[in-house]
Amino acid sequence: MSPEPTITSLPPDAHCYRILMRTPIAQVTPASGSAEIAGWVHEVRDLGGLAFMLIRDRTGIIQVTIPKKKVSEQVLAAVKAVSRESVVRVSGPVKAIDKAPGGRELVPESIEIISLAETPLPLDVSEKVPAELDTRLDARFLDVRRPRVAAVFEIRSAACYAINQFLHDAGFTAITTPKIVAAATEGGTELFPIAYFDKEAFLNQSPQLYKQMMMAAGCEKVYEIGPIFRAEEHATTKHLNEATSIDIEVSFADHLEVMRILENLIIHTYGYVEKTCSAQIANIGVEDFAVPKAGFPRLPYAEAIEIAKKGIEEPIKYGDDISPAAERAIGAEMGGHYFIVDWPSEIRPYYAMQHENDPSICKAFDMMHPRMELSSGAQREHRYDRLVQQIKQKGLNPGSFEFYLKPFRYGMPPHAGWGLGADRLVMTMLGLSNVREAVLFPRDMHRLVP
RNA sequence: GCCCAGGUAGUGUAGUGGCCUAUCAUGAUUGCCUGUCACGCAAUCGACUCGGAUUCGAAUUCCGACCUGGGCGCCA
Repeated sequence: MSPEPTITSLPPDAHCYRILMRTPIAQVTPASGSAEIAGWVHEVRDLGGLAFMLIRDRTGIIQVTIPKKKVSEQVLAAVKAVSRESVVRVSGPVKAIDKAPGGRELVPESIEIISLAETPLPLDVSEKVPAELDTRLDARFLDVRRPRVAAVFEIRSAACYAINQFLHDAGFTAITTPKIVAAATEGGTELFPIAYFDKEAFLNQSPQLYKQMMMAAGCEKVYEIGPIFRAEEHATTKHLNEATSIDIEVSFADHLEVMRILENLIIHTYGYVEKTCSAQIANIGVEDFAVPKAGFPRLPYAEAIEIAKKGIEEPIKYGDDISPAAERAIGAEMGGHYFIVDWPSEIRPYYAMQHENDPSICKAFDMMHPRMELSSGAQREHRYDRLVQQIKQKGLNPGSFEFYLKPFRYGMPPHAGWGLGADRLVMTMLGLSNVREAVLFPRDMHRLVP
């Protein structure tokens, strides 16, 4: 047994390890005595005989105070040479002082410029001057240095953790399904074609068919959090060509059961974020953060249409899709998260199970935030003959669905599931005006870089 | 794809035919300043998306292209 390696056992030329040896800024207190910190130069204020540098790492900001007559030549040269957003390491004694932000400041014995930032910067990290989203996304690595922006992604991470935790604890198996697929087994959304050796292939629009195959595989409860790709040429604040989808599929469950799971998941996720991310929520400036109350209304589609009729000018009738304006009108009436249930079979996909007593409506649902749709799902038709019949009813050719249909011939349990848009979940949770704010490197019709 | 609004220093903006050698803020450079915290002061630097047209004269009007934002459509 060799001893556990330590930092000091590393070769002396392993400079990179020394960089790790610094105190996170939030942990620097007057009680620290002296500290070695590393981070980005947030601002420099030179008052003549006295200069202040604000140093920022992901944990916070600290003031470094430089009394010019009392510090070394090396420190003076570094203060003069450094630019905003450069990476520096600073070490020296920590002093308690009321005048300094956070009640403490660091007086440097040494300042090392690890990486000098070019000037001028593509955007103002200190937020004195705003920047448009397009400018921010072009320099996303600088944009995310702004604590208010980083907070969004810390919350997104916490939300994903909560979702994984909830589903894992509920007995779900996490799966990963292929994103490169041979063909669409349905019409509908446009797919991105890709070059796959000498074959035609596409980026997958949804893990749906694979989730269902896992029901035939006997896994009973599966989930996946992963990317989906849609080649639609839409340009809106809530659509992306690459999105993150949270998908579940459950055997021996109906649509009502998976709706309960979804509702509980949303409440759990909000609750976890509220509990663990209060600083980030405050930082972003969300004032009305509230965990949704249990018992999301189950609004039948027919009633939703009636509400929409009263709320909007454009004509809308039973059998129409719900337009964005109708979505907003219904959302305003409902005031919180809600489900739309009992959709006309005609406007839902072939795989949705129809009601026994009224085949004109089906066991599909959407879960809505007052601003927009977050999730859609259904109890699936698991009976082979019915499924083939429904494919034909949609005017589609069952022959081209063989890949999808095969598992249904060898013992497919009844099952239901849904897909939930992770990006929209974060967007609506934090009241962001554009879904791109909730995505580090969004992909839309016009943006492929960075 | 359609409709609307836009495109002015690194960033965010003002400027609707001559008063523009283009405003303000921030920034960058240089100098002064010992308690700043959007530090202050002084000087300097830095821009009209591209192409065509109208006009004595275009940042400003018109046409086209490209790009951006918003709305719609599309989004099993």
